[in-house]
Amino acid sequence: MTVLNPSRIRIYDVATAAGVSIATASKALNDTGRMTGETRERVKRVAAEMGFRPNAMARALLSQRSFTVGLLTNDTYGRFTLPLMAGVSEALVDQGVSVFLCTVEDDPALAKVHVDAMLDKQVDGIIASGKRIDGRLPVDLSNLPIPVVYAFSSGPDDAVTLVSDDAQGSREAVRWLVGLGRRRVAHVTGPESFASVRERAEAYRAVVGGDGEVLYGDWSEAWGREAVDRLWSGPGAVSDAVFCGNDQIARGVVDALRERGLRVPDDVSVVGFDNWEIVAAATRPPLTTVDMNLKQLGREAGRLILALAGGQIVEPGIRKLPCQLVVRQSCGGIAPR
Amino acid sequence: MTVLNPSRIRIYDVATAAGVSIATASKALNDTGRMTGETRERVKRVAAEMGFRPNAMARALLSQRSFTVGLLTNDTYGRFTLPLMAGVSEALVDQGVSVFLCTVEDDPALAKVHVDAMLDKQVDGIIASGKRIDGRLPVDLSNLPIPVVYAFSSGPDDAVTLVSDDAQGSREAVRWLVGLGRRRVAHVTGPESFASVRERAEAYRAVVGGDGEVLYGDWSEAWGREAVDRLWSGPGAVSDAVFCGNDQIARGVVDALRERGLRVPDDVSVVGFDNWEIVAAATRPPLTTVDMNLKQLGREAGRLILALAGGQIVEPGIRKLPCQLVVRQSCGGIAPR
DNA sequence: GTCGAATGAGAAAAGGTTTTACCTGATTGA
DNA sequence: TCAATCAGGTAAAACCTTTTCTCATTCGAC
Repeated sequence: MTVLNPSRIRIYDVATAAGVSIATASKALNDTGRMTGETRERVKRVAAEMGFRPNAMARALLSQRSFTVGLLTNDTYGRFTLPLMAGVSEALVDQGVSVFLCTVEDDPALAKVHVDAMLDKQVDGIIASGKRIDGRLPVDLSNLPIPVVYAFSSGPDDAVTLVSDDAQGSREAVRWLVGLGRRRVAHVTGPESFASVRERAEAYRAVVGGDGEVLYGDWSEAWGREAVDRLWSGPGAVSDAVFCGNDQIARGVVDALRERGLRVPDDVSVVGFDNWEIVAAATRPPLTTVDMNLKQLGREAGRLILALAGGQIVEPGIRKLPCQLVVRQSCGGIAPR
Repeated sequence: MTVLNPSRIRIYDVATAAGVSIATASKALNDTGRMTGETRERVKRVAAEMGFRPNAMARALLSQRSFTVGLLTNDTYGRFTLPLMAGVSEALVDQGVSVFLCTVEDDPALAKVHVDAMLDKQVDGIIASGKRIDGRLPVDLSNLPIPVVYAFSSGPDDAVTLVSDDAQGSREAVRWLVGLGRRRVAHVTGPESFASVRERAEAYRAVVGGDGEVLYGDWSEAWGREAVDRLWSGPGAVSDAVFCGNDQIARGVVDALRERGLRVPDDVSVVGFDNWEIVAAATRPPLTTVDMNLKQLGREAGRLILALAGGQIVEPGIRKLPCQLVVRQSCGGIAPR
């Protein structure tokens, strides 16, 4: 029920209405300085009644803090960035911090424009993100006068970096399959050039032992289907489980298995990676898959950038956040309590 | 190659270095006022050498314009918002305008917090968006002291609103099917409670005439499969084409047809809606589908909010932007030149 | 040689808030 | 009674840029 004010009310108006000076009003509202409890309360009450909201520009000009952070990403599709953004926003909104989102594809010039714009606007920090953990943005953020946190993307070695723990997620998935009694687990994944792919494959091998089989391909359903053809057409014992590098591959695998007359999960268990709702839930049967907890990653990134902006020192280095297995129906088994 | 400055250079530093007053420096840099060409050039050169960038906060405080807009959405998944955002950003970035993105789900309290935060930060305008054209945000934006543009969402009748032209997109799709010689086109779509659904269905009926059949359901692949069962199990002539309300339904339809032994596109043509790359391209065969040109919608929204913020008057009302048929392989036929 | 106009440049105000330094009474301690 | 402390509050500076006056100089015209 705020009055619709033609021009915003300033602290001056509040001070006048409360019968004090501007300085006193400011101190009353910010719980600083010394004054009678009565005075403080009166000013606060008047301010609330008038719907006073301090001008963030003026405040920023003075404090050199804009209560604003930038989120820079080259993930135009938003698959990874949006959950991250949701987390960042959630961590910051009650501190009154807003988020500039800039998607820069892989255009260095555009990236520079956006970064400069953010610097002009005095963002308190920048969160650099992307579409793969070992990806880099097309712009150098290392000598900026403001803190930078890398979340789900790579930066310099001495940067503060947050990534999901691919190895742990991978272990979780494979152990789940093994725990269900699966003995021949194959791993169908993306291009070996991806760090995540190598890390997940390594963790997979560590669990299954020497007889693991890793098939590298691309991130598509088509590759998932093709991999099934390869696995099931060759000589030797066939697999009874497939651990996939992402949900799209997993969907391709599940479809191909069904078309071969193999039942999922009765004959073969399948696990995906990413928990991309739209794919995982639409697969028949819905996919058991590894969630990278991107929202949590975002919250953490928000927390860190705020700490850095507030002058706290944060140990540089890579922080790995755990993944979580989301159990649906493509493996059989029941979600652990 | 900017110098890494401990404290930013202010216009004062430029003025001093150039041997002029602050006022002259400002005027030189902004191409206002009168002075020798020589002076103007010298100031500009010095500013460039020093890497001077005016403090946006100070500028905003004075001009009451922050060169910042807010994009508010309840589309947490980002399916519609991200392309829109890309368009907005593209339209605004070379004007030096940055975008605050806030996703508010359906939480009125959270929405209010975000709107207030944006008002405090003096955004020059707000673009309200969502996940359906007839959806509304959980917050009232009608009496704000700044302009609001509704893009892919509904606002008051006297608002400036941008939506995609569902009827035209629908006509485009159905005519394409008819033009390919299809005679019995069915329409499988989402819940009738959606305005887009009704509008698309109406346009569909207008093209196919009295014998059109519309099946309402939800937006899922499962519903697409079920609809095929219904269409092909009943008595009477079967369809030779299906126009779907979105790409997920279309994918379900295509899968179900294949599983029935019907060939797409040889026996049945299928058209989707949304051009959701991840679904449309992964379908076998890839979907011919209607693209709502959300990026273009975003560009337009950016243009409009800027015009409004600049004081221009913009005719209120609903502006419909055309959709575009994207031809892939689920219909046969070749993309028109 | 003087007046008016045009030209180039600077001083100062404005924008809204926070913070520092200061001021006035009143109270306390000696 | 005097000095010292303290409570309660205020004026003014600072943040950085833009813009409006104002001033001084020069030039052309009479």
